[in-house]
Amino acid sequence: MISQTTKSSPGRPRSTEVNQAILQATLDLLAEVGYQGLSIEAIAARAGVGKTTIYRRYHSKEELIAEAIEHNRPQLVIPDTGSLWADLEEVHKQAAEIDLSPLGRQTIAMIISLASTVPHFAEIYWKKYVIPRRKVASVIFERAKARGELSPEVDADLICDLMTGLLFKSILFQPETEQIESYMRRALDFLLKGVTSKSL
Amino acid sequence: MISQTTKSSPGRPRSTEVNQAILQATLDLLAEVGYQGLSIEAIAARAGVGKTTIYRRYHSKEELIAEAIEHNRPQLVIPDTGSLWADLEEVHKQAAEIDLSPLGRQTIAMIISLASTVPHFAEIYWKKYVIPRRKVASVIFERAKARGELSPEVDADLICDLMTGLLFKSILFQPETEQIESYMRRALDFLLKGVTSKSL
DNA sequence: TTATTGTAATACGATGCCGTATCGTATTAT
DNA sequence: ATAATACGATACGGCATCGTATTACAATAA
Repeated sequence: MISQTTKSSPGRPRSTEVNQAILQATLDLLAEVGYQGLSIEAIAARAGVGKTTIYRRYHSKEELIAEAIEHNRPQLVIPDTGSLWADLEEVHKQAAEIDLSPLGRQTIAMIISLASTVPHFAEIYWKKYVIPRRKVASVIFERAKARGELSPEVDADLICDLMTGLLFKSILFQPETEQIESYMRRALDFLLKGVTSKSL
Repeated sequence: MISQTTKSSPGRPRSTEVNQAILQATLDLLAEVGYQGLSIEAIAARAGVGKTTIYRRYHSKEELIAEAIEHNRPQLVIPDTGSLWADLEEVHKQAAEIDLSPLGRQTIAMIISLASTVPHFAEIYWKKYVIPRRKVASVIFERAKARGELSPEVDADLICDLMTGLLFKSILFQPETEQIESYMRRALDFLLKGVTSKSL
């Protein structure tokens, strides 16, 4: 077994493989059965690990889940196509893929459901999802402003939130005929009509 | 006991009070413990009713919850203040109250969590929440257009969706209600800046 | 080597919920 | 009155999970 301990400590060090297996199993099961349906036993079975091994590392289900989410990093790649619209389209696609995946859905549902009772989850999600996302939007908008595509006083966060919110709502609840893609484009067109220097 | 049966049927008719109690208890508990944590026993206890009475009416938890949500009607009162801005502020306040309440949050979380496996819930939510909301927005915007406050080609559904989408996203990512309120206000201000004939 | 800790496997009692059945009572139509 | 149905209460066996404890073996640091 390949295990490393950077610093000394008496007995046998904890296995990195087991750590990974536990966290991965937690995420997998979270995606499948949701927060409430998550059981330590199932995680242990999925990870090929004894329950004891989990209980030794984490003192509560919340602690374990928090660590698993913290450990899982859905990276957003900042696009740089040279066009505001293309950049936004690309980043929205990425964000949608993350949020609408089984894991993304369950995570989000968990956050909403527990945010009032376990605020720590909301903090984690804020740190792991929202901040990077806004950062990306900010970069994209700054570039567009530098290119003169966008008025300098545009609130990037606001527009970003409006668009992602619409995207979210559309994909989740849209029983309508109009294609989401064109709807999004129409929305963005409307949003930027007053603040872009030239038509899209 | 006061119970009424409009038409004949041999034995003792089902109690309307019991119906109400069951559905109300279901909604209350849904708000408190969420979908997964919901147990028939707890509902029965809360409603002051035997488990059998519930099993006699509903064959599954899903059926019961669907009925409870269907039965619960968060009514939006269409304001008519004579001012577009005041109307929107009022209706936004109502919508936020519904969505940000414990029941609203749990309902939304439930929808997200189950949308892929129990799409019926998404339909109910669409019918009970989204459609009426769009209707209200439509009426308000039509009035504003008639008053000349608003450009006639403004898409009421789009703005409504943008706002509800933002509200939705805010609930997801930002659990503090107060910040959501003011943020929503700012968004509304931005959205209407370009399309209103006079400053707000 | 030797002591220490980690691990997997298993067992345990406790708890909570499930869905069903039964019972005695209450309510209604005929 | 009688039949039919609803009601609350209670009990049941079954199941899943909890969190802990015990065991026997593996890995590792001193």
